[in-house]
Amino acid sequence: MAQLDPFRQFLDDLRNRFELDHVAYAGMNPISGATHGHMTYGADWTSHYLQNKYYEIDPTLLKARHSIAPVDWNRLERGAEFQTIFRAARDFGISDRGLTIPIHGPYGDVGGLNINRDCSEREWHLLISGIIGDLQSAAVYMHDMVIQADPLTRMLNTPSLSTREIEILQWTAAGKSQQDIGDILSISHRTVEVHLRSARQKLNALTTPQAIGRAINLGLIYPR
Amino acid sequence: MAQLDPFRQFLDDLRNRFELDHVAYAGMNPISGATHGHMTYGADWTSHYLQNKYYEIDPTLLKARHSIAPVDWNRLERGAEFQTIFRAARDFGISDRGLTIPIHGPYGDVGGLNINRDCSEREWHLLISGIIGDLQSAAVYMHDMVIQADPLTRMLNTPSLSTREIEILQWTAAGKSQQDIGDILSISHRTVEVHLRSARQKLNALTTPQAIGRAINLGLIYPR
DNA sequence: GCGGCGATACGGGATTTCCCCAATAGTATA
DNA sequence: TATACTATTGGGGAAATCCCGTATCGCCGC
Repeated sequence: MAQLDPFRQFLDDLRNRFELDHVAYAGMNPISGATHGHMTYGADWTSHYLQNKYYEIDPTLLKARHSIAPVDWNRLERGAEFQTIFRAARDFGISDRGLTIPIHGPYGDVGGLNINRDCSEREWHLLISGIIGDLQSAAVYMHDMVIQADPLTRMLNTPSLSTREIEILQWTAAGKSQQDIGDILSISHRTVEVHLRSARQKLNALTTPQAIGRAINLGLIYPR
Repeated sequence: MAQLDPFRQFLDDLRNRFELDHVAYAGMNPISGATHGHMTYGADWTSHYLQNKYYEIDPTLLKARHSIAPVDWNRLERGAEFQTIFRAARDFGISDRGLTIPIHGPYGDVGGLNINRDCSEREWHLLISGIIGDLQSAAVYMHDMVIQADPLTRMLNTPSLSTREIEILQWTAAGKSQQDIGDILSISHRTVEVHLRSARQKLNALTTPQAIGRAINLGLIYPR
């Protein structure tokens, strides 16, 4: 089964090519609410990681969420969560010498490619500086592959909002009231509300704030 | 003056190192509303580009906004805008053989690193496959540098919202009404509204939809 | 042609949100 | 200790939003 999983296959190839101990990818799609994880770790560590819900406190993931540049694990804050996870990892024979490459997609989707290898400091830096570019490319490719495979992404990817609807959503995100927008566009505020309602329906949103959030993450409008 | 601009310097280095014709970066920060552009093109093409507001229709930028993987210019749709810009570029002696690397930050910030070089198809592919990783790293570095340099980013980066405020914003973004949230949190819907108002003030937002948009782009909450 | 469908436009009335008010508890600071 | 500031909780009433209608226009398919 693992042989046929293209994600796992990709990570395995990556590991072999660069002679790494392990390669792992974790990503989330805020639109569908789905999380995706793939790794070359053994089943023992994987299940231990999942059972203890480490993904909720994993400092490499948290860092990736708010960063764009690659993060070396030795530069992470040594908090309680850090200790918990990395101590457990060591028990499973996994080194704490590693690196996380964050990836952010256009729709608020976030991912991180983790690699690690047990070796000397000097060896590590030499390795990284040589392959960082390839890893960056691999992370982009992996993330793209995972997100594109999520059916809900594509479904919500093309909500055909009309010109007026987008226009009014944009003004709404800019903090304008329906009356304001009506004045700006020279139409009744009732009409503004109709377009807004239509937009909510198309975005499958219950309220206008929710619709604004989705529209932003779909790249339809921009926050102001 | 150009000598002292670190952004320009970085792009120049990149161009020289990989023997490219030109390297350009364009990025926007939705939080501050600022756009940033740096390029190794001559002043003539730069000003022509800006005067005609090409950045509003530039297909390389539009593609970058919705993509994560590098985009080769020969794979762009040959629309009217494409013709307009690339024909003009050719008049300025700029090749249409190029590549755009999109970069997305955690807060909705978007950027694109463009490179181009006039050469044969074969030469081009050889070049790209050899340096794509380095370019990817360079794009990340450049974008990070630009966004971090934006003072408004850091200013708005740490609005100290209380736990309750974030919590209620998150439920609001999930499409819950104030009454719903009050029931969920076992407090009065009036209280929910007070926290919401406080959050609006801190985010300097006029309406709740606007506050939701900003909170999402600040990474405080996630759309649902 | 014509019936369906989406985009656009508007109003009445119910629902919800928003803006004033106030109170308590905790924390920091002079 | 006194004071000031924030977080948290709530009510009354004004204001805005939302759901229910209706109507016109253009487009696409049978």
